[in-house]
Amino acid sequence: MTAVLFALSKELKALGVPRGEPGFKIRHLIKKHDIKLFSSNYSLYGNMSSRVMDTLSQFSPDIEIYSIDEAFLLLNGFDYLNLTEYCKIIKQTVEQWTGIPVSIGIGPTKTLAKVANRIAKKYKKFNGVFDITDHPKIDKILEITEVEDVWGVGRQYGKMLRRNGIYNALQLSMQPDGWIRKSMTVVGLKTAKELRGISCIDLETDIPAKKQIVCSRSFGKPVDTFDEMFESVSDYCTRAVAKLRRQHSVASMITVFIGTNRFKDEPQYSNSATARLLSPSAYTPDFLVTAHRLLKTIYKDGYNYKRAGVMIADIMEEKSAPLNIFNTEYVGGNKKDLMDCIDTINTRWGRDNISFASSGIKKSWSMRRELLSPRFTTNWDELPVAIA
DNA sequence: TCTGGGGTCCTAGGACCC
DNA sequence: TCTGGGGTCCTAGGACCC
Repeated sequence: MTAVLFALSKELKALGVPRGEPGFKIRHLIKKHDIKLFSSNYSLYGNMSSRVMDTLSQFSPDIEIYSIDEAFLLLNGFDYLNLTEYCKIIKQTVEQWTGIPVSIGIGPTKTLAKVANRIAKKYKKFNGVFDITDHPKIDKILEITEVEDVWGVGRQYGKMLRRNGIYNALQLSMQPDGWIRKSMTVVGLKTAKELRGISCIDLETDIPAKKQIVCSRSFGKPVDTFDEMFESVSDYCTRAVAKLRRQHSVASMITVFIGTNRFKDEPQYSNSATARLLSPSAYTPDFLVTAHRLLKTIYKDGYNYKRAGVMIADIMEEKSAPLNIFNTEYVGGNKKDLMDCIDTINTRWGRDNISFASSGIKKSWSMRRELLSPRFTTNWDELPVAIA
């Protein structure tokens, strides 16, 4: 079992299991409490997520889909309603239409809404909805919110703040601006102001194009041959460029990185190399050729590699890509037509229906997903069956 | 002995998020 | 045996320009 736990049920959290814990470390708990582990199932989660988000969109014209399981809704102009009651209807509707339970926090800023959401989730008596706006006990609520539970305060800042005697959200909100700015940059200052009820982090309603695209994986088994490494890097590169095309962008920088298993007591090596393309492109072979060249410069024999990845950067919109004198343009030629054709086929008939030979066929190095749950909503063969 | 000032761009590193 | 993957933003410092 190679699993790392990164989504935990509240029962598992109650047992004190931290996020990011490797599965093998809690083997005793798994046995004792009959815990079920599942490999990540992106097609199921992605599909259920968009069902939830579609439902939420019915309740406000302004919605920011923040992550696969979180969204911000702007309720300005809804003041004539009792917001708590309104959000109870939202919660109920999501549950009824998708089967997914949600909790909702209401606040004058995103950061306070996140605080409110923690309260909604934590205390049963609120039935999953809590409004912190103009709450008479707002100071008390901030006081019982540990400082590292504030959105924007992670482990490092958490440690630093505690060293300085700041243990909770209330204390953080009361620090002088100058000090916060100096020790946590303007990002931290925004967080503190948001805790005071001053909105500094805007709602982002349209999905911004990615500025960098990474595709990297840990191998299912150690890789110690150039050929296998070559295949895996080709595979990640192909996926990254496909993502690039999906957002109608082109890019001109590529980085390849490889590394050994840092947890193992054996010779360690990691390295990366970056190159620039002649002109911005989204043509997979342009990137593959460069990736192969880069890999040759960093690959060293004699190591057990655990990880490899490809990063694409210097991304711009396809339509604003400049022309150049080498006549290597992606847009307006056969290159784009060919890619469009491949993408269409792979969308229609499944990923990797057409792939590049350099990615290999067997993919012996790829990650195993032994505990995969069925793709209930996205695959005909795995639909749930009702038995009468 | 004296050695400008202001601006931009790029990169690496460090923080954060889920 | 076994330790994830994919993003963002900010800052400091160096290179370079006039």
